[in-house]
Amino acid sequence: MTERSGSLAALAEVFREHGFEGTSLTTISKATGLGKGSLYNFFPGGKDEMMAAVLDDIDRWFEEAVFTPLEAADEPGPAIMAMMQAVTAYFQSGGRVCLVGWLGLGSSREAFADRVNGYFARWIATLAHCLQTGRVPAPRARSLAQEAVSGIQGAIVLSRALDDTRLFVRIVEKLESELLAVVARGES
Amino acid sequence: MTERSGSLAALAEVFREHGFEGTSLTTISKATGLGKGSLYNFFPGGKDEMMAAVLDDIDRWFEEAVFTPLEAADEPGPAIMAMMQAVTAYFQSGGRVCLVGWLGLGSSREAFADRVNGYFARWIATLAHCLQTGRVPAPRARSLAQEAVSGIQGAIVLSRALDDTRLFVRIVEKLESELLAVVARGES
DNA sequence: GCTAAGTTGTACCGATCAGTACAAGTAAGG
DNA sequence: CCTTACTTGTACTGATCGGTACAACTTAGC
Repeated sequence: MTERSGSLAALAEVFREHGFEGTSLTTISKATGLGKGSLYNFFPGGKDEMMAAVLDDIDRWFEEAVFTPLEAADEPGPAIMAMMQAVTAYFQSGGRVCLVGWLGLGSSREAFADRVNGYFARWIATLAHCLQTGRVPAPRARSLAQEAVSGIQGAIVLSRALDDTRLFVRIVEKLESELLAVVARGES
Repeated sequence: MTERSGSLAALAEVFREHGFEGTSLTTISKATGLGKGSLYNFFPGGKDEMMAAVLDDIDRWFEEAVFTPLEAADEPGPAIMAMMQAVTAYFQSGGRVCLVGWLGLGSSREAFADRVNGYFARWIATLAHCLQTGRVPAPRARSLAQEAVSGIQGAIVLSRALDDTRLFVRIVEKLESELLAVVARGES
């Protein structure tokens, strides 16, 4: 079980680099250092189960580092700043792809639709909740949260395409300052 | 030649659905109705050349429907509105993926890096140019253009993930109104 | 109607795909 | 030491991969 979870990081990285369809078992084997035997021993369900395990791991990380802090925060400003910092580090300033967002683009989407949907829905919900603690009305908070999450995804796509991590940082800072302005103003 | 260009639409659609790595010649053959013989007759370079032809087609469309109007506009407001309308129709309110943005995520990126980079660079440049005609200073125009293009890409990712085309429309409208507000204000 | 050029289907290539089978290896418990 | 359970590498399967070869076919010019 420890070997399985130990390989999750490498597994995630290789999926992020090649996508689901583009990742072969040979690639996975090389990346994790595990032979096919071990791979199918730990993940009897094959590639699908490997991706599912990776998604579990991602969920766990975001739950702990992003979602829970957003929900638990009693003041929105610092929580928003912490979220943006965590996200920037996680996505390596746009150098690292959002696997969940990517999955949503492809035809493998159907297989993981619930996971993909849940990830973004929870992100938006917790961020909106955080904004509401700053006296932002619920509908507005929800819209702002959607725009922020959408904006982060766009920053990943664009900064990857232009190979410019500074662009990611700048856009995310802009998104942050917009949110901070709203909560600082007390209400909208 | 007419058969080749006639198959480009189907080719583009199947690439959009499965990505580059996820699209097999069998899939392409079915989607276009052409056998392998015809496929390699029209595209001797194989899958790479097919994707290149699709990207050419996309470039052509955007050049005509988006970039040139942005550059030729003497008034930014209507040009921005026209761009957003064209883009919303093209991406089918987020139901359709941006193939170029997708390519930038994957490892097949390297093969098409210049195309991907050029596409977004030109989009940003023409939009920034358009904003400058509305007396927006060059650096600000560039930043706003980057944010708008990034925002559109994010809207595609998020609306696909949540399977909600209204979300795409709403976010794009928001982006539009922000740009319009800037140019209406005369200056920043 | 003959030729030449372009088009198409089909059979095939070696490589690689995801996945299976299983024997050999390892380690822990008693 | 022996068993039992887990782990691992290797060899293999049939299917499919991208790509090639080529013969059959259509079409157009003359």
